[in-house]
Amino acid sequence: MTEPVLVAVAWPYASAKIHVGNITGAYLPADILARYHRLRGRDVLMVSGSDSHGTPVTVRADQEGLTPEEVYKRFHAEFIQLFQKLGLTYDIFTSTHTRNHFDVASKLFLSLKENGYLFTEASMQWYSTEQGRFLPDRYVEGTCYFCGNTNARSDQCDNCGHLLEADKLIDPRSKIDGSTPELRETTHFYLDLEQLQDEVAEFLRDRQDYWRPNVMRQSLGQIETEGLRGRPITRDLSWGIPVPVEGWDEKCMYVWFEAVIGYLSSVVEWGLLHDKPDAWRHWWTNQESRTLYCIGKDNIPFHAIIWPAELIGVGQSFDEKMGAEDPQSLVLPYDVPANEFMNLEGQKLSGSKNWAVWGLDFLERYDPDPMRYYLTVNMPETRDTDWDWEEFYQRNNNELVATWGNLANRVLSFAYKNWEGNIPDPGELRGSDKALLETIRKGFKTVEANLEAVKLRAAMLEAMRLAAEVNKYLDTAAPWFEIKSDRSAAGKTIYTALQAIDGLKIIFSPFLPHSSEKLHSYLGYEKTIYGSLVTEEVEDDLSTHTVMLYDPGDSLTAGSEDLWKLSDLPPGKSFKQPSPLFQKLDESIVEEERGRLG
RNA sequence: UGCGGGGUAGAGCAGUGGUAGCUCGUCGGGCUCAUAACCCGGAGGUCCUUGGUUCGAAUCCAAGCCCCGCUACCA
Repeated sequence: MTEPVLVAVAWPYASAKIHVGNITGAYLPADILARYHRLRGRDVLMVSGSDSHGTPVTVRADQEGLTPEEVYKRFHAEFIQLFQKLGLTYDIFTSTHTRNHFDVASKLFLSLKENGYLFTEASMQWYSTEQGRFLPDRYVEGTCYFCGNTNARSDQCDNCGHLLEADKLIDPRSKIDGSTPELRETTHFYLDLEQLQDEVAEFLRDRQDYWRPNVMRQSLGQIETEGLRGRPITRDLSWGIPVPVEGWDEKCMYVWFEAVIGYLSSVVEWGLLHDKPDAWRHWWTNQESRTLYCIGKDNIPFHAIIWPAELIGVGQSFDEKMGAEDPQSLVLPYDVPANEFMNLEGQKLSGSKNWAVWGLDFLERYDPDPMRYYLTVNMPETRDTDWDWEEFYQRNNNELVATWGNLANRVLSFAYKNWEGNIPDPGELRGSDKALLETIRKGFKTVEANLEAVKLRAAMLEAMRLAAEVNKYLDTAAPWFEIKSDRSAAGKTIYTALQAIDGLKIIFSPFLPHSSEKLHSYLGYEKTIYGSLVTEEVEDDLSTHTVMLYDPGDSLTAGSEDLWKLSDLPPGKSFKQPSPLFQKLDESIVEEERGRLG
C-alpha cells in the first residue's frame, strides 16, 4: 500500500441536470487530480454519489406525479451516463439512498450525540393542515410586512429585498395548494457549532498558508468575525434518513448534514463491494491520508466548517462503532480547493431559462476532450469565468488542434512514412536532442508542482508550452530537409520528437485522457494508461441502486509504479498508422450553439 | 444597506515597490513533415480617475467612479 489520496467530490443534487459550470467547478478538477495521483502510483480513491434526499427532490416529484425515489433514480442514471462519457474516474459513484449510507450517517449522528455535540430546541414553523405536514419556508407566500408586496416568500421579499421572519408574514398561504398554513411548534436537533468553534478555527489556521484565499475568507474569516452558532440538522420531512433516536422517526436528518457524510460512507461501500470491509480505514483513520475536497464556492461553509466540525465532534466514536479494537479519530480535510462559478456568454447560468451548456447535450455533438480542455484553461480557480462559444471554437482550433494535435500528427506521420512504422534507431543523440528531452523532463517537474498545488490552469498552460517547444525543435532541426541528405540525422530528430510526445502524452493524460490513450495506442503500446468505468446494480433492504466503479484492469496505472516521467522508447518498436487526435470545428457552430440558448 | 470579487494591449488573463508580461487574434516574413497546421519577427497599453507616500508605484495609502456576485431551509 502506498500513499493514500482521497479525492472527495461534491455530490450532485438529484433534481437537476449537470451543466458545464458544475463540471468545471468540481467534477473535472477532481478527475484531473485523481488521474495525476494514479500516475504517481498512489492509492487513489475518488468518491461521490447522488444527493438523493431533501426538498427539491420531493418538490419535483410532486410536480411530475412521481415518487422521490423515481426522480432521484432518473437523474442518477443520467449522471452516470455523463461521467462515463466524459471519463471521470470515480472509484465509486453511489447514492445517499442506500442502507450503507443510512447506517454510516446514523452512526455518525449518534457519535456526535453521545459526545455531547447535539442539542434540541423548539421553534415555530408553518404547518399545512390540508397536507398534514410542515412546509419549507419557500413554499409559503404572503404579504410582506415591510412593503406590502402580496407575493413575498416567507423567508424573503423579492420586491423590497428584505429578509423576512417567517412567522411575521401577513396572510400566509401554501404555494402548493393555496391553503392557509398555521404556526406550529416543532423540535429539532442542532449541531453545537459554538462548542466546536475553537477546534475548527485551529484546524483552519493550520492550513492557512496553502489553502486558497477565497476558501479561507469564507471559513476562518467568518469564524473570526461572526463566530458560529448551532444549526438545525433535522427536518420535518419524510424523504431522507430517519433520525436514529427513539420517538424521532417521523423526522429526517437534514440533507446538508447527511450528504457530506457520503464522503465517508462511499469509501465504506467501496470496501464492501471489493470484499475489503476494513479498507476504508486506509483513507479515513490513517493520518498519512491526503483528502482533497473538490467543490464549488456555494459549498465552502459546509466543507470548510461544518464537515470538519462533524469530524472533530465524532472523535474516535465512529471507528469504535465500526468495531475497531483500537479506535482512531477521522482524518480532517487536507485541502478544499473550491472553485468559483462559470457564467455563459456573459450571463449567469439558469436552468429554467435554458441558459446553460448541458453536459450530456454537449457530448451529443462534440468529443469529451475539447470540453475538458476548454473547461480547464477556463477553470474558475480564482474568480468567476465565462463560457463563450466563440472562444471555445477558437481555442479548440488554434490551441488544441494546432499546437498539440498537430504536433503528434506531424511527428507520427513523418515517422510512419519514412521508417515503415518502426521507431528509428537514433544512435548517439546530439546536444540539441538532449536539450529538448531535458526541457520535457523539467516540464514534468513544473507541471507536477502546479498539480500538487491544485493550479490546474497553470499546469495545462505549461503542458501546451512544452508542446510548442517540440514544434520549435522540429522547425529548427527540419527532418524533412535532413532526410534528403542525411537519413541518420533525420532519425535522431524523429526519435527525439517521438520520445518527447511519448512523454507529453503522460503529462496531458490527466487533462485529456481520451486523446492520450489514442496517442498511446498509436505509439504501439499494448496496455492502456488508465482503467475503465463499469456499473453494477446493488440491492439492499432499502432499495436497489446503480453504482459506477472504476476498474483499473491491467492498465499501466493499476500497479503502484510512478509513471510521471519520460520513459525510454525502444528503437525498432513498431507503431501504428496515426490519424488526427482532435477534429477542427467549423465556425458555424458558434452561431448554431448560441441559437440553442434561451 | 451590508459583505465579497474585479477594472492591465482587440479578447482572456499573469504580475503586490525597481526599465509592463503570457495565450489567442492582428500585420509582415520563413517552412512545407503536419488538420492552410508549424516557426520567426513587428505593431498594439495614460496598468479606471484624482491626490498622497517614496529616489522610484500597476504594485502601498486616501478619496471617488464603474462592473459583477452573495446577503435563500435552492446543501
